[in-house]
Amino acid sequence: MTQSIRVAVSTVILTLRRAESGAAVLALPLVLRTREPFADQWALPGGWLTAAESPVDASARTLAETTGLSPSYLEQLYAFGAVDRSPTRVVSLVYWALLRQDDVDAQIAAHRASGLAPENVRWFEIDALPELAFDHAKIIEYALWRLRNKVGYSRVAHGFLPAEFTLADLREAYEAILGRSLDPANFRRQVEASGNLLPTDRFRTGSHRPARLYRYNTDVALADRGPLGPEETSIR
Amino acid sequence: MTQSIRVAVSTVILTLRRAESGAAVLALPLVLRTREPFADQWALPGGWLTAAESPVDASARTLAETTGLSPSYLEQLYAFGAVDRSPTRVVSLVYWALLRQDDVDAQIAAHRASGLAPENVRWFEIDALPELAFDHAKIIEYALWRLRNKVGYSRVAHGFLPAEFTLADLREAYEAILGRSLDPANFRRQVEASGNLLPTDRFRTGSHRPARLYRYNTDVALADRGPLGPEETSIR
DNA sequence: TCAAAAGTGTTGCATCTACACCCATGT
DNA sequence: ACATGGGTGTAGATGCAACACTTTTGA
Repeated sequence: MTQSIRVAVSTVILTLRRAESGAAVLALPLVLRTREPFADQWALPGGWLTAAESPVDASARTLAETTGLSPSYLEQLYAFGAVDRSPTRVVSLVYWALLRQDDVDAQIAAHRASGLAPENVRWFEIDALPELAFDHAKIIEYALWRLRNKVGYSRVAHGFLPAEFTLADLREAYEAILGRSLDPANFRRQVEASGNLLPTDRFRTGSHRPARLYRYNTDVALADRGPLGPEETSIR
Repeated sequence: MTQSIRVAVSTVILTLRRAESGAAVLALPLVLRTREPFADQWALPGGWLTAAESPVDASARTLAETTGLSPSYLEQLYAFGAVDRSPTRVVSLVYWALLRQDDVDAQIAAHRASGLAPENVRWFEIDALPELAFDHAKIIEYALWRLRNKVGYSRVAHGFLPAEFTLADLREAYEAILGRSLDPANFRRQVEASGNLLPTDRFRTGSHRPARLYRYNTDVALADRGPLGPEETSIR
């Protein structure tokens, strides 16, 4: 039996980047389509689901192909299957992923140095997205909504940061996600009380008073996924 | 291009029923499989996604075929696509739905009177589920987790109740979902402060002091779905 | 010594929780 | 009248937001 329905996997890949203003902003990579439909428009990275591959693996694979990186967080966003969302009938399983700021910076620098940057991949800041193919604009909007929700009750923001970071780094990530500033004093108490962080005995120096570096408490889950096992999620 | 991946839609259909003990318990309908794989085992209602139908419509349709009813709440749960979850490669788009207690009671009574109840459909209480086909036990567990989470920050519990209800009715629904008893006084204040309820000038009489009947405030969304439009959800 | 970020203390307000208490009705 | 659930009041605990304040460094 053939249904003439094809299954695609796409991924909203998010990271933090330092904007020219100096503030941290959310950014994501898009791929320039070379074929119809929507040729020459930007779209989410993705591809067809193959028979031998699970959706979450397919998402991680296209993420690696697009960015050369592996995600620090990867979770299913939604399955989009409206009849009219594509000229042919396509069900898209969409995932969202977080990448560490320093990983992305290193990878982009390596690409620049080698001149081997993928030709049709470009990073866009979240406030300056181009016109998007299919319903991808709506999908990104939904991914941001989920991220902003989830940051309130889980540790997802840590997915943007390197292994060791200051409380100011973490607060900056929260502020970029939520789009508003947070009280440093209250932020410190909340995050310390959560038990998610382990203080190290190292400090970041360089400007003014040194700030203590923290690392994740790996005993605490990055995000509560409920009864869904780790095979449905990827956390590094 | 044929992927040899088929797309199915299944639905976790939940309602409240009065158990023999008199307490309200969650219950759901299951379908006895007649074909391999998993012949003679119970499974979630569902079927193949057809080319002309959106997933949410397919879910509502199989729900109607199984129960003769339309849901008061219907939302996507998750897309399951692990390679080994079925002998052939199947991606299942799973939805979860809420039915009104009184609708279900009426429909079951009608079936009993006419003798036309669907032969291979049976309702099970959540604490007494049979062995289930595929990964459906895990799916139901996840649906219950979502329901219990969502009841904390949205009005979904109202999906179980008729148009007019007492605060004790609503509290009983919450207690059945959460599996613990709630303080009537504090429950009243919380739900009144939420602005979700409109008091009517009618009362339910019959035992002791009459209780005021309330109705939903339809200006308030049943559950915050974020940027996903109503075409991805069905609310009655 | 001064600016600026790190980090601590304190106060007030809103919310939750437990439980005492009053109210209205059928039996 | 009384048992029972409907409905109100209130004191203590907890959590959060605002902001004053101290500490530590680089310049």
